Amino acid sequence: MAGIHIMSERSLTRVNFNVRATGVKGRIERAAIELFAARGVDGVSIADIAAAAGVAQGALYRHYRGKDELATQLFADAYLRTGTDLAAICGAQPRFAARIEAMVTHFCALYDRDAALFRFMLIAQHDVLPRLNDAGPTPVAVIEGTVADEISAGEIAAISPAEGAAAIMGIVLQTALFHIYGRLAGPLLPRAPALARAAIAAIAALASAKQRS
Amino acid sequence: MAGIHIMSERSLTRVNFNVRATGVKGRIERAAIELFAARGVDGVSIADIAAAAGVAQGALYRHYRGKDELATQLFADAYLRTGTDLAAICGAQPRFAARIEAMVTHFCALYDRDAALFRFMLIAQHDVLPRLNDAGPTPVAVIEGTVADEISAGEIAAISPAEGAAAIMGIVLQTALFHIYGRLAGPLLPRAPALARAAIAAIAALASAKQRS
Amino acid sequence: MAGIHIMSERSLTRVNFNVRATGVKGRIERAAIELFAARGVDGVSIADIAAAAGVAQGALYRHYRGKDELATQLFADAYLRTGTDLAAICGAQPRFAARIEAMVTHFCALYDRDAALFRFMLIAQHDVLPRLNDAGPTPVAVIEGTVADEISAGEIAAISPAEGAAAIMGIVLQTALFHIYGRLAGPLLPRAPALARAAIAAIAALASAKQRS
Amino acid sequence: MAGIHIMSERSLTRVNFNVRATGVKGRIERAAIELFAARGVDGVSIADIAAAAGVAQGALYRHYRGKDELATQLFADAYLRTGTDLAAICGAQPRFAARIEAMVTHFCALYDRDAALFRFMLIAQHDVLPRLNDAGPTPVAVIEGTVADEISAGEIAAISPAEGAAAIMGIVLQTALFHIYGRLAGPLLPRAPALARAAIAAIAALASAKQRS
DNA sequence: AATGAATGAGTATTCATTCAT
DNA sequence: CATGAATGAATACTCATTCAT
Repeated sequence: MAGIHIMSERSLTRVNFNVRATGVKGRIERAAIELFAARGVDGVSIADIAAAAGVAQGALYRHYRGKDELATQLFADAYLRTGTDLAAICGAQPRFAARIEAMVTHFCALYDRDAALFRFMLIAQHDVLPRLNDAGPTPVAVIEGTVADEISAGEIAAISPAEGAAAIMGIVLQTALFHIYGRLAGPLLPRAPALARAAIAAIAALASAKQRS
Repeated sequence: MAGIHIMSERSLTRVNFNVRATGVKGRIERAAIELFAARGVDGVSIADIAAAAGVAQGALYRHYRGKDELATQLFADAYLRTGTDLAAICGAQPRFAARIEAMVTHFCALYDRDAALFRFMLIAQHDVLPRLNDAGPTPVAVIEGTVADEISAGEIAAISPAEGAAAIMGIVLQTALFHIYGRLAGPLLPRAPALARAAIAAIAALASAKQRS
Repeated sequence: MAGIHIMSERSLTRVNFNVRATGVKGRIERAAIELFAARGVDGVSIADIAAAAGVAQGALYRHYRGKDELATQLFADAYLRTGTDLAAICGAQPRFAARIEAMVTHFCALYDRDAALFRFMLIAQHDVLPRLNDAGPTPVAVIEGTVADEISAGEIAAISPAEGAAAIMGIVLQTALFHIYGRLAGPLLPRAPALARAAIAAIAALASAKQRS
Repeated sequence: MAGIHIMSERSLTRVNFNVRATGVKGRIERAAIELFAARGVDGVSIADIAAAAGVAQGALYRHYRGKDELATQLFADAYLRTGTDLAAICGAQPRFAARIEAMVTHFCALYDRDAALFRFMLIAQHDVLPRLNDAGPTPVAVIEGTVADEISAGEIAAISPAEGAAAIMGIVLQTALFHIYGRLAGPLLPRAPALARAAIAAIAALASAKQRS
């Protein structure tokens, strides 16, 4: 797990979009993420972002072609970075349970580190995902792949990898959502082992159900 | 299960916002739900809705104070109706496993019946939920209550009802989301038993993890 | 003066637009005057008038071609009726001072009787007057004529009748305006003799100034 | 009088809202005043103003929060500036008659200089005055004060300052109104002495009437 | 005569984007 | 590189008017 954590640290830093950014571009990105997370992409104007970043509206266009590209790129960076990280995490773990736990731990750490970014990803996905060119491993693809590997290894019955991935992601993301809405408190990282166990149990139950039918 | 189904049938019909509506208000609501589900509330203009409904823009304002009220009311109706239905379903089932299965079944039937409405609820929740006055039982509250009952009954270890509800809802809603994005095919109703089993297993795993710590 | 009063009574009643109207048309007219006086013609919608009158919007179109005609006709009726009354008053008085006092008294009584109608005339004049076809004696014309008669009679120096009329009307109407804005209290009728004296003195001063130059 | 004139000149220039404005804001203000004066605030659209000013509609919103603020601020600036000027004028004159003449002269000069602005003030007062926060000396207040001073000095009988102010303002403003409507021609400034005499005579008549009663 | 749902043109306002400085 | 005034298209909303009942 230590290895996972170190790796998370490194990549999280890069994904953080300069939480304490000083450059103009960094300040714009940070302001955009905070505002997008709070009010949704459509609920935020360029004027809002510029004001929050303390720059002129025009400065934004030096770095991005427009608001759309800003949101898309911010999302894509964070989303695909997460996918890459998850892929690396999986590669470092030989066994299914450990992989799931490592990935769940990664999500929880990500949330604790930058809840605004996490929330941005959760609420922007519906807008941005359809427009996202497959330019790398998405988190969904990595998790599906992990499930598929386990099935191939014969460890669990042949469920569809997608339904397994849905269960894993659902448990983690809905927990994060409950945290965002104030239904759960405290850091998520301590909850990671329990969430991982729940995810693994859910997968097993799906498989046993499948077998029966 | 038969009882559940009949009840679902009945209430689903009322939640359907007149899939084949003939009146002006019904046509507006149906068009709004379809469009909101497809492009998000902010991505749809009054002109779009009016055109899709085949009415003049002004007609909308006879029935709603504005676009905001339209979206909010549409969401609240569907959301709170779902909460009410889930509460009724729970009341009809004595045991935890049966309750979970009945509720999961209800969600799946809801999705199969009106995927647009379901998707609308999923993507509009971030915008509308914060503004929603507690005017009835929400689905989240009902599911949390069900988990709390089970804990009170001593059947499972004392987890927080919210984390249990998060797992249950996560498994179901993420599965629906995967279906929306084309990662899963076919009706959801046949998947209900497996999803219910997975949810129950996840709860049990959460509880056992809690006990250990 | 008694004659004046009786005459005012009679005509005021007809100008009153049915302060206690029971018919639909009367209720519409009364509501329109009250609202026009309070918020200006442009600040009042057909919906407002219909609601205040307790009738449906469509009912208005049975009696008037539209909002414009309603406002214009209400104004014209009141305005030209006032002109006619003033003309009658002048005809009943042989001398200038008595004529002025009778007319000022008439204005004050009109105001006390129906301040809303008076205010409506004051604020609507800018909108409606330009469109008003000369279909009778206007108050301005009557007062100008009275001044012109006096000049012809050689009682005062040859000022322009218009400047004399402006002074007379200005003193009376601005006093009414001050009452509307709360700067003066109590009925205006008791002020009529003083106002008349002031008007006559002003005319005299204008004439003497003219003579000197 | 020379002093008065110089002062009027100076302040009038500032009240003129850049009759020959070159900046965008100045052009907007000038266009707004001309149009408001001609058709009333409600009769003018933002599109009208922007077209007349030769700028895009959006440009207006950089300088004003909206049409309402534009009208209110334009009115308040001109109205309160007039009040300030009148106060200065009064302070420069020791005697009542001279004060009245100076103020009447100021009004006439104002009208001759910028009839559109004058007309705008006359017709917009009903809309704007109620919303105007007391942020300085209004013309009405200054004139009332002047009358009150005269009464205190024992020069005239104790009339209410408001009724005196009403007579003065009525004579001047109604004369301006008659000019606007084409009933009087030529510049108003030459009429100032006669109007002042009429106003003073009217005040005296009001006072004598009061004494008698 | 009266109703009130529906119309559709008109209006204020917002906001992403451009560009001269 | 950054600024911020200006643009102009898009959008929500209003409201006088019509018309089937």
